[in-house]
Amino acid sequence: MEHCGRLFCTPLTDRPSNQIGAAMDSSRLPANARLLPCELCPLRPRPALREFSPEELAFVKSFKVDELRVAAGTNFLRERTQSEHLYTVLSGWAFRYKLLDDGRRQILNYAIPADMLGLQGAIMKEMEHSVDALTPMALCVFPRTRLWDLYSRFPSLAFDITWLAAREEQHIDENLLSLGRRSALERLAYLLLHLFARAEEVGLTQNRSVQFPFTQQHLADSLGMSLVHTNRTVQRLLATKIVRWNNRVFEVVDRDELAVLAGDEAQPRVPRPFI
Amino acid sequence: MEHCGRLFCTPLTDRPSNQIGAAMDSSRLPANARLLPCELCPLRPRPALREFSPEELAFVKSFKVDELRVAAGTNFLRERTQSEHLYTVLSGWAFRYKLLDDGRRQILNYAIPADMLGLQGAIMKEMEHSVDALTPMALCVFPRTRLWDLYSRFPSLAFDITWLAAREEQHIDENLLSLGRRSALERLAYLLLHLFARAEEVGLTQNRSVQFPFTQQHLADSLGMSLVHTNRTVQRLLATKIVRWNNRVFEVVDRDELAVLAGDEAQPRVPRPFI
DNA sequence: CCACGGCATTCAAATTTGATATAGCGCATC
DNA sequence: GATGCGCTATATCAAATTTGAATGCCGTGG
Repeated sequence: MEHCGRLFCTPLTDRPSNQIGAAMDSSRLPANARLLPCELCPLRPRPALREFSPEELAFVKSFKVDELRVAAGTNFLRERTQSEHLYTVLSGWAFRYKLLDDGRRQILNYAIPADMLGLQGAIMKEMEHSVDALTPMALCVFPRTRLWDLYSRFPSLAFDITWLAAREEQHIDENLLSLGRRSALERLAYLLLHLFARAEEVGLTQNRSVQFPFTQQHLADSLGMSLVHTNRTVQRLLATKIVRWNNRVFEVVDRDELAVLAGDEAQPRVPRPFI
Repeated sequence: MEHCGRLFCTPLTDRPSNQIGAAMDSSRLPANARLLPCELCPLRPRPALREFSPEELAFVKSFKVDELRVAAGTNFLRERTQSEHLYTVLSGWAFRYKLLDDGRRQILNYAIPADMLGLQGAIMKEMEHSVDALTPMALCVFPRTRLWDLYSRFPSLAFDITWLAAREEQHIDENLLSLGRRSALERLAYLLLHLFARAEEVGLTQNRSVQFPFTQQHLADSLGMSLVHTNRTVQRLLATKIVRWNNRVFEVVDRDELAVLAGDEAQPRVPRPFI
C-alpha cells in the first residue's frame, strides 16, 4: 500500500457500507426530534466566532433542516456532483481532496468544527472536489433551495458566506505557496502549525496539544510528497524537539520556533463568521 | 537573474514610478469623464458571461466610480493591506502572488478581462496576496464602502460575487492538485491549456492562438519549479508538436492531445457572472 | 555600440521517489 | 486465547527528478 498519493492506499470509498446513502439512513428515522437547536449550539459562544442577532439566529435555526451523522471514512460529498445540501461541521474532522484519473490524490484542506462544506456544490453547477470524513462527524444540514432565501432576506449572512469562501481561498493560497515554494520541512511545519491554530480557535486543543486524526499518508497527500519522504521529514521535525507526536496526539513544544520554521508571520485573528 | 522563484528576478516593485500612487495620479485628473459606461461594456455581450437585468446594470453603473489604468509591472494590490477598492479587469493581464520572506515567489493565478480582483481586501481585514499588472491594464473601480449596499439591495449580485469567489477557489484547487500530484510536463500542459481556455472565454484568442504576456520565469513561479527545469519542460512540450510558442504567441496545435497530457476532463462551461 | 532581459544548455549536487522489507497494533474470527 | 489480516510506521537503497550555478546567444532599446 505504498503507492504514494494513490487512492488505493485508503480505499474507504470502496466500502459500500460507507456510502452516503447508508450513512443517511442511520440518522433519518427520527427526522427532526434530535436536532440540536441553534441557540444551544456549543460552538456559537466561542470568542473566535462572531455573534448573531436574534433575527439571524432564528433564520439559521429554520435554515437547518437536519443533522447528519457519518462514520469515519464516509465519502459524503463527491466530485462531479451537485449536492443538494450545504453543511456546517458540528463535530469531527473531514478533508477535501481531488483525484487524478490514475488515483493520485491531493488533499486540499481539512475541515473542522465551524467550517462550511459543500458551498461550491450549492452555488455552482457541480462540485470539483470530494470530501471524506476523517472521524465520526456531526453536520448541520442546510438545503440549497433556501440559499436564495438567505441571500434575499439576510444580506449579513450572505456576506458571511462570501467571507467564509474568501477565507477558504486564503487557506488554499497559503497551501499553494507551501507546495510551490517551501521546502519539505517548512511545508510540514507550516501545515501542522496551521492545523493546530485552527483547532485552537474552536476549542479542540488542551494546553499545547491536539488529537490529530490523520495518518502520515494523509499528510503526504496534503504536502504533495511521497509517504516515504513525509515520514523522513516527520522524523526530522521530531528530532528538533520543537513538537512531540505520539499515537495521534500532537504537542507543540516551542510554538515560536515552529512558526520560524514554517516561515509564518502569525497574523492576529479577528472573530469570524459561522453559520 | 537566475535565482528561481526570487523576487529579485523581476524587481518591478522597486521602481518608484510603478507604485500605485503614481499610477493613480496619471488617471485621476479628468475624474469621471472618460469612464466607459457599463451599458457599453465590451465584455458584457460575450456569450460566456451572464446577462444583467436593467436594474442590475443601472446599479453596477453607479457602483463603478472610476476607471484605473496601470502600466505593465505596476503592483496595484499589496499583501498585508486592506484595499479601499474592488476591481474588475476590463483589459490586460495581471497575476496574483505571495512572497516568502527571503523572496521566493509563488504565483497563485492570473487575472484576465472579466475577472474580479481585491475581493479579499474588500471583505476581510486584509489581503494576503499581492497583484501585479503583467501588461498595461484598464480596471473598473468599485468602492468597498458600497459593497454592503450591493449585498442589501441586490442579492442576485451578492450571489454572483460569491459565485466568483467559489470559482476562483476552484481554480486554485486545480492548481494545488497540479503542484502536489502532477508531473512537471502535466503541470505545464495543464496550466497552458487552462489559460488558453479562459482567454478563449473572453475573446482573447484567434483561431487556436493567444498572446501570452508572461515569461518563463513567471511560468516557473506558477508551476513551483526552477527556471531551468521549466525551460527544459517547455522544450519537451514543444518537441511533441502539440503546441507552438514563438515570441509571445502561443498556439494549440492539437487540443485533445494537450488535454490528455494535462489529465484534464474538459468540463462544459456555463455562462458565468461578471460584475 | 553596449547593456540588459529573456531564452537555451550544460553539469555536478541535492532532493525526492519507488520498490521493498520489517515490525507493531487492533480487530474480527475461529 | 490464539491466529491471521489490514493498516500504520519505520527503514534502506538505487534510480529519477529537480536544483543552482554558470555560460552563451539573441534581440531590443537607450
